Amino acid sequence: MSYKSLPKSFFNKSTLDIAKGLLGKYIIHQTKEGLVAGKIVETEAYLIDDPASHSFNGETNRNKSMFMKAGTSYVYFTYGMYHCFNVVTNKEGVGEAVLIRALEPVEGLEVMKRNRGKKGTEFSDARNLCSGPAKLVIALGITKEHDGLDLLSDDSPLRLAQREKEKTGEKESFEIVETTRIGISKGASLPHRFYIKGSAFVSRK
DNA sequence: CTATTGATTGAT
DNA sequence: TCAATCAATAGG
Repeated sequence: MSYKSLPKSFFNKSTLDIAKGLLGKYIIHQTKEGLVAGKIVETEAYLIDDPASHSFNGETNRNKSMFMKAGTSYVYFTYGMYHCFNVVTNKEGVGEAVLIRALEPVEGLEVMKRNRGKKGTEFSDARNLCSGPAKLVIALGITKEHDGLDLLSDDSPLRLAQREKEKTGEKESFEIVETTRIGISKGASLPHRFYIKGSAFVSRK
């Protein structure tokens, strides 16, 4: 299967549109264990004037990569034990990003299962492998070291891509569900969560 | 300095 | 329903 890094021009639109546009795209991680990849099936947008966004109260050491150029990764530590992965959007200096909430595993399933598996038990259901923001980070082997990376560079071990066939006109079509975000108290009514309708791999319907 | 709150998950 | 477990923040 062939993948092509997303072009810079992909980010030449609003964060909300990028959150929708990322559905159906791929996250590829070249690890020592081999290639691991998944199709994005669920996202959430966090805007600069959004009280639920980490960037709402300005730049800190934790969220500084959110203020970098579009296409940069923002990996943050939360709840004392988990990491979540975001794709930074908007201009440098403007803290907006899209949280990747769920993936459909497509390559390196064995590596993912090993990363996620509790010792002894085997992962029988691929649907639960990447069905949550912290789950997919663990499955793909993403760590704090991947914060602030350029996800558009072919040289990066972690990148955003699309299938080669999309370039030749062939398109996968799906409907997008727009709804409210999960796990927040402020800004809870904003319809900034998006997922592929009918996908069995989203975190929650 | 202490107390509280999370863009979560898995176990009870 | 709740514990695990820590960075950021609000309050003394």
